[in-house]
Amino acid sequence: MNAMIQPWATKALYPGAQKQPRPALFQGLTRREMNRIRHGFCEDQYTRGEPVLCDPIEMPFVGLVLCGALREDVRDAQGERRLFALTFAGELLSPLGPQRIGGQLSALEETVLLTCDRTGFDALVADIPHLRLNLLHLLQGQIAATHRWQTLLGRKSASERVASMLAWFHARHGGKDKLLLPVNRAELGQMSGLTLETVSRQIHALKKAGVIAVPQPTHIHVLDADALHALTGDAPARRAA
Amino acid sequence: MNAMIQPWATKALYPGAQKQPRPALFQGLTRREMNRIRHGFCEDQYTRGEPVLCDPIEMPFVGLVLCGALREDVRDAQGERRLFALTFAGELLSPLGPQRIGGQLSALEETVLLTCDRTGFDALVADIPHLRLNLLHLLQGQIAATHRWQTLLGRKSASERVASMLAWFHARHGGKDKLLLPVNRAELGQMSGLTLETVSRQIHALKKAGVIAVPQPTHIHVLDADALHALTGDAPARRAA
DNA sequence: CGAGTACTTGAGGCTGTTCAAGGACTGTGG
DNA sequence: CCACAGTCCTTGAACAGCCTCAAGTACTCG
Repeated sequence: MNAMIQPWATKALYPGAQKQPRPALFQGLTRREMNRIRHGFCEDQYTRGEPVLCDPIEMPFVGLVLCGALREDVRDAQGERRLFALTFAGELLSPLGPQRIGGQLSALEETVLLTCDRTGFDALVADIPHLRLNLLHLLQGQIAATHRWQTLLGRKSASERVASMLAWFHARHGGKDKLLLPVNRAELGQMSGLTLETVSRQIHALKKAGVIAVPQPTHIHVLDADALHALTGDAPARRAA
Repeated sequence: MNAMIQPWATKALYPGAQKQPRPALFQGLTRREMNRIRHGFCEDQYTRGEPVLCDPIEMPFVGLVLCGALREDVRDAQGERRLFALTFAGELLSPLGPQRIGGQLSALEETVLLTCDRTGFDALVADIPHLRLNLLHLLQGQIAATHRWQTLLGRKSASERVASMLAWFHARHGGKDKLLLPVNRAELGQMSGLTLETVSRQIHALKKAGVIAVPQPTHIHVLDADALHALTGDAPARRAA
């Protein structure tokens, strides 16, 4: 990994990384505060497949994927490595992270990671109280995401699982119609608790239903986002009485 | 809920609550520090079935079950409430908690809950640095537990799920042979993604295998903890090469 | 004793897995 | 350019595991 001190200079280095909106962690901050942050965070660049080394002792307190994507593998009871989760641009690494449970982070593509240890973050928060609020909101989102996965694994059918995964990827990529799956069928199955054959069959079913188009196995076009969401098995967020 | 200022006075009030070891959150603290903590935390008592009210705005930053047990229910896509998790004595409430995702905490029995908001906890940590370390360790344990549930729901068979739940309850109760299930078969099924019939059949299978005895449906005697653990499908924690 | 709740047990069917074969795409070397 | 190997994906058939539905049992409470 290449530690790069020149802050945010990477934008120029990654023509593929189109202008991203400011990460949610930094929403609502003044230009002056952003400048303060540039010096408090550490920006690292990873190439495709490169592992993200995390010192388990001084794990980054907050890690933010600026662009690219990370995969998180865990080792199961048989000692096999399997895909556990994905982290896309703009998203936070799980704080206290997966490392402790035998997890392993690696880059799926050219990826820029912004990290900050706890003491550094504490110092920043002292100057920029809003930062803590942003972090709390993101942590809530992570907990909600964990809960969604738990529901998926515990109670959803195969078709709902595959529809959910695609819908989530779709939403996390800003709702763009064209979706490039960063993992193969076997890994989709590992995340969703299905076999690769079942994943394949369910994707085929979605294609036949006209909800998606699949020009190439890893290229998904979402043709009907509403229908896709309807097939996830998640009710349209109802207000409790 | 009855806010009680008199610190730790509850011990006398709950003859049933046999002398608990000091909670992990307070491990290694001096008597003086414990005294400091008594004034920083708020101790509340709940009766069986009583909901734990959490102001979503100022949610307790850390909540610790001193004695008793809590259940956490969530509302699924169909709007049905179902049991999601249990919190036993000595354990932490999930920080940032379940409230945000429509969860609802309530007491399973006579329960004493120790809470502290973020600002109060920050103040305590300033005096007692060790407290933060303890909290971090507990949070790690929570993340590990989440991962175990995810593995259970995603990849385990019915028999492994039931064995795992019993083994976890057993371990969380200090390995005592006699285990009193605080929930019925249907709720065990809700947690593990099984039907109540399947839970019943698997418990029966464990009984017939001589691993447990079931004098009453909610009374489980663990006769062979090693065999029970072997049936969870979790490998005997191997050291990675 | 009757009602209610929780648990058990059985039969049958559906869903997803397993196993096996074949197809599509990519890169390599002649 | 083609042949070839390798990887990933698709598709089919048979099976197994868990669910659904339906009785029937055990315990508690009035």
